[in-house]
Amino acid sequence: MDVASVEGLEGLTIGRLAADLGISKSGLLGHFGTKEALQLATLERAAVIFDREVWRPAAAVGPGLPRLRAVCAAWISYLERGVFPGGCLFVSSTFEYDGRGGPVRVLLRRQFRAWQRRLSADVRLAAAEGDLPEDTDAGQLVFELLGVMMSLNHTIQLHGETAAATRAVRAVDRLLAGQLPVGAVPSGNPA
Amino acid sequence: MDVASVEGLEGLTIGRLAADLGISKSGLLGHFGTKEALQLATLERAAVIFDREVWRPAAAVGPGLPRLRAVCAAWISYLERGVFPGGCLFVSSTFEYDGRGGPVRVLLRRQFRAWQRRLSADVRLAAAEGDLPEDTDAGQLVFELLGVMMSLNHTIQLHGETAAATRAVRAVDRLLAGQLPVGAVPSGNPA
DNA sequence: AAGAATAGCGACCGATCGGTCGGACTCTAT
DNA sequence: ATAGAGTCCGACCGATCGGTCGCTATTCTT
Repeated sequence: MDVASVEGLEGLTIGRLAADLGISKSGLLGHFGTKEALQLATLERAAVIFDREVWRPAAAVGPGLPRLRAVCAAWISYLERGVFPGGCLFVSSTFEYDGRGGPVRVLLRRQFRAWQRRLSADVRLAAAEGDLPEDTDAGQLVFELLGVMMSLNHTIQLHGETAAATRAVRAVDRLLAGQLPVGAVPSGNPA
Repeated sequence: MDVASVEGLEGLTIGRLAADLGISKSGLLGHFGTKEALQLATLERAAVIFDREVWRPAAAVGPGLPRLRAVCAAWISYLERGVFPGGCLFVSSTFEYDGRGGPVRVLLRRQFRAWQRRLSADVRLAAAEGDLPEDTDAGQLVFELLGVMMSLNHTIQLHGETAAATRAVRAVDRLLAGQLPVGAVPSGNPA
């Protein structure tokens, strides 16, 4: 996962990975069979890490807006801390494979969809509870949240500006609170 | 550029490109010298295309907020029309090379910086003219605009949802108008 | 203790990678 | 007429790619 996040899923070559692990190529291939299977396994495992780093810290918080805030905070922290040295593996991978076919792209689609569904559910719940305007477009909000995280990932990885995390925090705060009726005070940390 | 936008700057192999062009490998390398020079030339040329597609259509509009709106509209259209078949070449390339060193990454950084400066200048102008709140953080706004475009690029390329362009339009409208004093009516197309 | 998986090895495969080299051809400036 | 620059070619280079094969050593099961 570390190699793939830096060099890309395609740059994760069998020979190099085997050398890094101190085993032979055939010894490595014996476990996965093909490179494609290795790539899929890498993504599956990365999903577990992502879940542990982003979802689980927020799972304890009550569903709806509070959990949404917690998830976004954990998400930003996950990017800020550089859990994967080359940035979020899913972000890297989606831009690497979005133009190709095959099982890797299919898996990426499923994973992104699942994540978006999770977020959408909390958005809808927050709207139903009155923490967000009741006409909130969940898809729209998730679309914009994802954009904030991609921009943050880009800023950290290309420009090395870890401090941009505060930008992401501000953007999230506005997205999750700015649609409240005017005069309402966001419950999160005000910018 | 077309090949690189789909396969990545690294997947733009000399042999394949030569075959696509109907010339020999050495004939192609005679023009560029090395693969890295070919990659740099690809990015330089893509910047010309991007400028033509996104900046020039808006250049005629007066500077400040109007031009900002025009640029964003052209930007969204550029992604929606699929000027590069694999999505924005700069978005693909930045996530491919952000974790590596070398001249390609350096060039990408320069190009992104230049683009952000251009946008920031219009944001500051808009703020000075009162079209945006005078305490507008230009860097913050550009950060969020970039995120919207990345999310749009992702949605179109991975999920094939060209209709997500309306999401981007809504997000941009809110970013460029939502910070106005309450009650003010955005001058753009209201959602 | 016998047998079956499992894990790992080194050697090897054809293909492709980026890149070099010497030569042939064309065009232009002198 | 000729020299030089530019363009392109086919042949070739070592390295690396993903992957296969036959073999051995270990471990687990019965």
